[in-house]
Amino acid sequence: MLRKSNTETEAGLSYSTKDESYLANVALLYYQEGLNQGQIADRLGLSRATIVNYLKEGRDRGIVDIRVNGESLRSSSIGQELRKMFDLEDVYIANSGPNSDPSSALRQTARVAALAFYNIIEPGDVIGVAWGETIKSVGENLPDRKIDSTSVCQIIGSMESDRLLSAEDCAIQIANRIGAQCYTLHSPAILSSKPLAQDLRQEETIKAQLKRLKNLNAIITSVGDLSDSTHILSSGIISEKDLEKIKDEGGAGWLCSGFIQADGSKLPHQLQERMIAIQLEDILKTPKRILVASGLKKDLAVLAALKGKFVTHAILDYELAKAILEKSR
Amino acid sequence: MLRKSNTETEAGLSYSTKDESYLANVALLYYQEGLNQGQIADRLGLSRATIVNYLKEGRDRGIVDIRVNGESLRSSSIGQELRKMFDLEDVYIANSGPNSDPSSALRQTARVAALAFYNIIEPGDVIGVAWGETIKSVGENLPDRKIDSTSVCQIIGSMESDRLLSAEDCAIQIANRIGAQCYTLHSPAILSSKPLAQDLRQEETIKAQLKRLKNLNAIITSVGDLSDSTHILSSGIISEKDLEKIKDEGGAGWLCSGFIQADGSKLPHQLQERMIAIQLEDILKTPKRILVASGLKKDLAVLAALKGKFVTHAILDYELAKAILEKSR
DNA sequence: CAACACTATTGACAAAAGTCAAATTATGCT
DNA sequence: AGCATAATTTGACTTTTGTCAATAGTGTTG
Repeated sequence: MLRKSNTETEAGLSYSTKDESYLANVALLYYQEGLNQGQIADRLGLSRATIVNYLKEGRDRGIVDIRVNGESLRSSSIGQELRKMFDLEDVYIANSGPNSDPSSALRQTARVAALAFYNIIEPGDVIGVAWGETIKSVGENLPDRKIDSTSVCQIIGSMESDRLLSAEDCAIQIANRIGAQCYTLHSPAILSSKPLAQDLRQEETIKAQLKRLKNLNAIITSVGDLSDSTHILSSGIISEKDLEKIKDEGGAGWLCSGFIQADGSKLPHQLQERMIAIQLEDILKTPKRILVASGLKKDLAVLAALKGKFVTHAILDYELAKAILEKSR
Repeated sequence: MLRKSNTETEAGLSYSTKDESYLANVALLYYQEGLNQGQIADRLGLSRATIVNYLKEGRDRGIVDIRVNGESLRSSSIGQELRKMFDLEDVYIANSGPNSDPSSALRQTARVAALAFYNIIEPGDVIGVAWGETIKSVGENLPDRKIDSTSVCQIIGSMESDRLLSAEDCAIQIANRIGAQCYTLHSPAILSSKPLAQDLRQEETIKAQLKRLKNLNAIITSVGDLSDSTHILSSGIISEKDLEKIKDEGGAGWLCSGFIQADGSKLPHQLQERMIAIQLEDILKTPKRILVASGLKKDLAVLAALKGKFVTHAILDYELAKAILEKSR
């Protein structure tokens, strides 16, 4: 129909692809006027199947944008309880249902976190970004929406990991999505010896970055549990033997660059001196501290992080949130 | 009601209630994760019908927001042609199909205009708003999205009309939707005598408003045709006899407060001196001049307005745009 | 101008979504 | 507690939407 009239007008004017405007009009009739595909097909003199295709193309090309309001994710009753209990600014609960597998629960949590992120981060923020499966997934689920004059800093050195393409990737992707300046840490997370770590910290690029980490506005991180499938083990930050020892000493979780005990206090460990990462103390100095976690295994670790005041904004999955609430009563 | 969640902050909280967060999570699973209703129902242990209800409630309560990108409405080939031909900034083409009745074509045009409006208007703009069926419909289709520190001025005095609740309503509604300060014109559009009109123009409130109309940033208006169903006739601005005379004298259309000829030049008329409205000259001084029109009957009137440079941004329906394009070759 | 490589469109069928009255469950009131 | 009332959920059914292989249209090339 439209196609025909284009050739009718014969004024050279080639179709600039399938007229976006036409797709948008079909989308309006469908999504706003509330006509069904059959009615639209009749009006435009096309088959219904064509309308299906147009609508799909409209969605694919971003002409139609379906978004879920992040604000509404805050008002969960269980979240409110946690918020009061730990004096948090906000808690967002992701709910993918009890019958969903862990990986899709993680994805749902990341999606919720992505929306929450836009509520929490403001123009001008300097955002510290950790790495791990969870944070990676948050990055993947961030919409492409710019936030003015933000920057993103990688807060832990990189490590190879079987679950992650590359550690820097987390920071880079988040920066790309929100249009932020991106500062990565050009160093392994952990070095083989203390002197080497000390030398490296004096390197100009590293030094500058570590300095930046003392003045962040926001941090987004997950938390590591101490099970044998934890990523600090698989990425080689720590050995199995060390992990056992940490557990014996009362370790409850791993947060960015250090172990914490069940009450939230720092568990000193000599690993510290070989690491290139933000200090736990500096996390506490950062005003907005976003924790994203999914999966029941992380209950103790998250609880420890909450008790230690390492968190101001939490994004948790429903099962995890419920478990934490029960444990802390 | 679902406000139940507030009351039970202490109980065992066996399952999450139907709070906003829950609805949002279901919406995420559906619209972003791409699960179908059955899959979501299985996961959550509910019936599919319940998921249908949740999704509907999510949409109704604005947790899910489906919007069509206004930008894409510009790229219509026929619109591009018009744009070049009349040296316009932008042309948006509404397309409700050749088989749709005039009133739904008007609605579709208004919807497109509403989206275009948000592309055109910027924070701080002072917007002149005419009145009529078309503009009324634009107002109704504007989403509730604020534009900072804008104001809206009614540019033609009010008249009773069978098709319109009230003339001021156009300006008021648009102002409400975009959160603008609203200045209405407390006067009839046309008075019975010249001296009365002159006196009224000296009234403080009227005078102030007329002065404002000399420094608008934008105007949104439609254009009146000279058929016997034209609104200037039905609202009593002009008599049938006068209309005949205007047509004999070469009138092609009615624009806000004056008649224009087919070549776009002003057609002087003694009506002018009895009217309380913006001057045609002041329209030309306004940088953004948005014209919205739908229906083949308006072809000559719109063409005249285009030729007279009364328009920088046009929103037209497809049939009308095509007719104009053909007439002007 | 026939053969080719496209893309756009369609009809027929399968899958998913919407509806609604009935059943279930919570809530309010004496 | 016991009953009335209102809200929520559901099963069975209808309508709408999605899919996909077949077809029609368009432009290009030897």
